[in-house]
Amino acid sequence: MIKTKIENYLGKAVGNDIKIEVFVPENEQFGHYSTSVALKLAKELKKPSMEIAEEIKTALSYGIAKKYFKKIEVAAPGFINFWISEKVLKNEFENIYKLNGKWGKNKNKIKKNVVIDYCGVNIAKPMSVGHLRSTIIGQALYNIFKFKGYKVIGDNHLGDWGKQFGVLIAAYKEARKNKKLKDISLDNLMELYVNYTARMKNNLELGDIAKEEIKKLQSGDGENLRIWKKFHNITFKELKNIFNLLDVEFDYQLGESFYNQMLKDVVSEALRKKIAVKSEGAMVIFIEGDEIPFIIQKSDGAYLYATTDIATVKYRVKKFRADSILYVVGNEQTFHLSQLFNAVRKMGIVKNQELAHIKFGLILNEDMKKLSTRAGKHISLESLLKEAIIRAKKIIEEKNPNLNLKEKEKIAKIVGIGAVKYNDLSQNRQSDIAFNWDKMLNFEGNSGPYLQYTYARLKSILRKSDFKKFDSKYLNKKIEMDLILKLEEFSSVIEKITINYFPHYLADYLFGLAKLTNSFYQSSPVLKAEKGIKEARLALIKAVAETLKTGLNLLGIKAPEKM
RNA sequence: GUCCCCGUAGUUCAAUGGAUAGAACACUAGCCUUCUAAGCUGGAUAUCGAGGUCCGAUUCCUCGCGGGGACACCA
Repeated sequence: MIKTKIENYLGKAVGNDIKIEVFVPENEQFGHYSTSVALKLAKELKKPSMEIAEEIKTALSYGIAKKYFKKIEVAAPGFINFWISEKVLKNEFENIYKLNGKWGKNKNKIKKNVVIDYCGVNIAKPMSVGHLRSTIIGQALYNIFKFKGYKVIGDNHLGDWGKQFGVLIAAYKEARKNKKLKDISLDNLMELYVNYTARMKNNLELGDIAKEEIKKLQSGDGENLRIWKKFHNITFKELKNIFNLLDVEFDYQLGESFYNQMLKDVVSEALRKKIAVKSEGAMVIFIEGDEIPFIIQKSDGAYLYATTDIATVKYRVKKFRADSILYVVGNEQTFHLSQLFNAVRKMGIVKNQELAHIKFGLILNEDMKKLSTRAGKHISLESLLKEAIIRAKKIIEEKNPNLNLKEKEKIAKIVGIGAVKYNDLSQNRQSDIAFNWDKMLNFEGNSGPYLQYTYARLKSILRKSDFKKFDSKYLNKKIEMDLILKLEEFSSVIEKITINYFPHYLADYLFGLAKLTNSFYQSSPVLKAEKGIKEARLALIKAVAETLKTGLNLLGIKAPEKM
């Protein structure tokens, strides 16, 4: 990596243990790479930053470093700007080319177990667009960590044991009594749920029935358990389709019910360690600085999701030997998770392990109000994905009618889903997203299909010519050097994401790469270039194509050969 | 009321404390008998307000305004 190489050179030249950071400036008049290390040293050394910068520049103008750079400039108020020599760039390109899309991937395993908690759908409720974010952000992080050589465990923490099952079972039994049930689907269940909840407001008796049903379920009542399993099956049947469409996979799908047996011990452990106390009849853990305690057992003896969450952490640390647990969960759970993290540390369940809340914004209505599943106003994820595929198909029909039907369908799926995923992954996960069909299904400009289209066109060129060897000495245009520099960035972008957990850096990078590439082959013919140049350009295009494909796949997006 | 997050172009989004704040959409002027026009090349427009720290602030701190979220037995 050029960046680390410069950092090493600088480290030697500076001879100080200050953290050296090299970045790619936005404007190339400031070099291929740049550093502000002299500015940072100025205060410590009590010397003008320009003077320090000049000294560093001089130190780098001897020996091997001299050959590495084409030019080094010092710019006010103390930046040092680097231009890499073309020979180095060409060498670098040949290395990238040889790795054939695997570049940026760590060959060595990193001995760190990363557990990623994502998706977290609820049983007996249709998956909504809100779950989309967790699922695709989580999957992208999963892919990226794996690519970097970490041991990754993906766990879909299903919501399958909550209070809502009391309502669901009550509503189900009621409907069954009225013989309104035939083939029950997830939508039917949702209807029953919404209907029952609405009536509960004016009819307290219904609420009591629901409470009774949940108590029965949790104490192992046979019939309620059977009904609960039925809900499970109905949900999974539909989830399977969505997971297929989204191309997500989990190593584990341990729901809340899985931890049910452990809850009692969690509470007694907390009490034994004198972390939990009784307050207002409930068992709670007080967290310094929080007005409201973390409740782990209700006054009626029932456990809560807080209890389950503690059990889950414990399980992950013990069984998965987690060094790091990443919770890909919405912003609205910030308070709960910070309490959880504090609680498990207090209890000694977690010591040096990392617990991180990979938070993301809500998907809001156009009027910036929360999309609520409870109010029944949900937008089902499946309908969104299907709509995306339909729109993609229409465009394919228009743009590329010669493809056969099977191909069209396959591509429509790849492109439609890609558009939806990219739309999400290209944004900073922390901000709220205004739900907007046209934007989410955008097929132009900074979009998934734009990247896929670029890839397909590159592949189309590559299909038309085969080449065995190339010589990078034929790459001399400025845009070719720019492309090599851009390719070079890939691996540091991936690296960055394993530190800050922001997949949109990758999306942003890929868009930049695709844009530059489109611009390149618009102005520089590949197949019609003269011998020598042609092969070198084909190699360049191939490296870009492989990088695009790898990058898209890391985001969970497929790259079609044709579109 | 307390706490957390957010406020960037008409719209939707970028910007590890860095240099002239980037894109995309929309609008607009061009480019298909050269590799797929889902493309390429141009054009106009923005940091909520007031202070502060810093060589340098969209970013950090304080206050105000506006939006969202969470806040004892829901998940």
